Amino acid sequence: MAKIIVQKDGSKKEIILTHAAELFRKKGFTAASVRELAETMGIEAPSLYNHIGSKAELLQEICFEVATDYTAHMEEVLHSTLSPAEKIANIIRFHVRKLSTDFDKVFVSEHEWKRLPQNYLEQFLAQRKAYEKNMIAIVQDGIDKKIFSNLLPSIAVLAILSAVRGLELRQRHKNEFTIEELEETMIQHLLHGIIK
Amino acid sequence: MAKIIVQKDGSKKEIILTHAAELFRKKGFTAASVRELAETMGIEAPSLYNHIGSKAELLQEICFEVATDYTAHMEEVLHSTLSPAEKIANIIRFHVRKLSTDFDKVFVSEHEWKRLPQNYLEQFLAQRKAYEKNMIAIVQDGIDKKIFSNLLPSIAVLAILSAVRGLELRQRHKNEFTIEELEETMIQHLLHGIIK
DNA sequence: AAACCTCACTAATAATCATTAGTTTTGTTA
DNA sequence: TAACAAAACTAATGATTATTAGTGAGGTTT
Repeated sequence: MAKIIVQKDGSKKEIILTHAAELFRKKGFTAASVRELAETMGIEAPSLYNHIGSKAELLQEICFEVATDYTAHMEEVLHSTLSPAEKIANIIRFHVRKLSTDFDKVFVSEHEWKRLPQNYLEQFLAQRKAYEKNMIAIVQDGIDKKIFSNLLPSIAVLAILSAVRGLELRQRHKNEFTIEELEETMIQHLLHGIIK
Repeated sequence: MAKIIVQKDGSKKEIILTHAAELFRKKGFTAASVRELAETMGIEAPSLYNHIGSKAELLQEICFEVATDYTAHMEEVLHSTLSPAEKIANIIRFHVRKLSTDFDKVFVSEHEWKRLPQNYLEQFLAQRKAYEKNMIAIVQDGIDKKIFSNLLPSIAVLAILSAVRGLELRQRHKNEFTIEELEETMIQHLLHGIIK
């Protein structure tokens, strides 16, 4: 009778979430089965229900943990005295760093939020929309201050967010460059472009 | 006894693929059922098998149709005499335009390729890798010719591709700006950056 | 009119799914 | 050591899945 091994740095639930995030990333939420998830921890599927409410609950917790982190960082940025350019750079850096430290969770939050149950889905989307609105305001501020080019702010934000959200950190990339290089190149590219 | 209505401009298979792409986009490949797909065309699930080989086959056809289009366009660009900057602009424009004209298929190809069966998945990834390699060569050429900044080419390509691939064309965006504005702003942003 | 093909149907199969109920084992505390 | 709580187990349920087999209707060709 195997038991879930609890590390000293994480609760049982946290361990389950970590395994769930990895499995959901690899197979997708719908295709990933509870049995399979239990197997990764050496227990039977029904045993998992001593620790979780449902499969959907795991997805909720992953998505909202990530969303909350981003929202909290946005608050920090908004209350800072940084210039618009430094704010955007800060946001880009946070996204890249978060993706590299919590790859599975960020990936799942990014790709599987559509599978959230109705009410949670609405809440998630509202949070995302608020985030984008804040970013658009930063860009607009930069344009007003003549620091930024006169791009359409909503599209500029769309470009930045889709660039950092869609980043694929595949294995072959990990040996190709460091996280710092990735961060700085992304910032450089999105702020100053590729043309000299 | 309902029948699939064939438009003059598309074969029966093409109609099924169109419906499949829409359903796969909305529900995800795994969560979308054959029964549901058949329902969108007013027939029973088993009747579909008079026209298709399997559910997986539909995904293959969608993914490879899109991939082939991108590859074909890349060939065109490579054999052109355009400058590196024009080549990149051309590629960005093609991605944005393709996404807007074949939204469902592009989206599915982008989000559900992981659900391809093993051998097709390998082929798909190989095609993608070749595509990226070609793009990296264009960027490297631009750097060599002192047209582009000295960014890490693989990351620059990663940034551009994740920006254009991850574009979310939500309903609210469609009324916010035109495709032309999206195209030109994306090109402007990725080529020249957001800072003046 | 006879033969034929296309394409729909119903019925059935075998697998897999998330989840619940009820029971037993394990480790800790009194 | 006796009691208790946590967490594992087995067994079962009912729903849903993709797919196959076999059948019959409708339209077209010979």
